Amino acid sequence: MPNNQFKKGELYSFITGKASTAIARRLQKKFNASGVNLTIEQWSVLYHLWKQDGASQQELCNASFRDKPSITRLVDNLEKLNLVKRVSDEKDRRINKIFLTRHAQKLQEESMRLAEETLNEALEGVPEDQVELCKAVLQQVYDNLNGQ
Amino acid sequence: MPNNQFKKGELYSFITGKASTAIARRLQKKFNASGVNLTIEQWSVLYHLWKQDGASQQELCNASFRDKPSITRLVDNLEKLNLVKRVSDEKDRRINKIFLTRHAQKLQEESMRLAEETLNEALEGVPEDQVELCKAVLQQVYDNLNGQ
DNA sequence: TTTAGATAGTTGCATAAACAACTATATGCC
DNA sequence: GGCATATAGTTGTTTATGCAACTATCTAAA
Repeated sequence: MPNNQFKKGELYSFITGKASTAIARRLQKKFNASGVNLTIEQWSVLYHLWKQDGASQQELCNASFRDKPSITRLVDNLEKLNLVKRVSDEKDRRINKIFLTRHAQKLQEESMRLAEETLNEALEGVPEDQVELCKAVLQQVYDNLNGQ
Repeated sequence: MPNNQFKKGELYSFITGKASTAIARRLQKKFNASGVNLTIEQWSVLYHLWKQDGASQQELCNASFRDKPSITRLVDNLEKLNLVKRVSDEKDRRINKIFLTRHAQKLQEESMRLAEETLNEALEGVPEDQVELCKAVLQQVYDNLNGQ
């Protein structure tokens, strides 16, 4: 018998992630208000490219927990917005490497500032050790469901 | 200066909710494998109707943290699947009350069992007090962003 | 009682996710 | 070399979200 038998009335928000969707909506509003013309999903792809410019689409899949079709279309849209460019790998022509344009580089500072601001608002009044514990629990949840 | 200044490398999974999406995906797979022919979103609407049959669309909006168009279309789809029925309120004809069909009532037990099973798998190895603390933090996050 | 404003719900449009089926290229084995 | 298989990416279809603009109905105030 599992130890963590859930009280029924609390299933819902755990499954639907109301906290993370609230964070995402708040950040989206900040983007809109600041003229950062990005969806959160587009931003999350750029986020990985800012860490590793030239990543392949497959690497973006792994980093962003999305499947290939999702990344194909996000890269499509980012390309339309002139934020990234597909460059076919010379050694393995199956691979597209995705490179940031100058325009995308300019968005990094402002959008990251807004993201940190959002998180600070979200976590206001929550002691740091509780934040850490919460992150650890969520990581464990992820590992439990994907590790095997 | 806020106390919770986030380490930059950790912004991502908090905003994109990788834990809750992992839970939702696992539950969806269980639904598919068990012949429960529902999307997680449809299930989340039924979930509230099982608690309060005859709720209005507006009440479903509030309970499920969705906007009106989302609920309109989810109810459209649930109606197509013969799982709910719109009934116009007699006293206030702006209001649609949503009622479960017998078919939907039959889905409750099995789908809730699968949802609890999923959460138990997700939380395996996480002590109960840490689960409680994590839920409290996520609730606080939600309140911080929506309360005011 | 008429009219302004609020509330409930719908529709159109753009973006995104999940899944299956597909193409193109590379690798490994005979 | 040639074929089976694996890997990288694309396309089609269905479902869902967010926003703005819309219709219908109700309420309150002049």
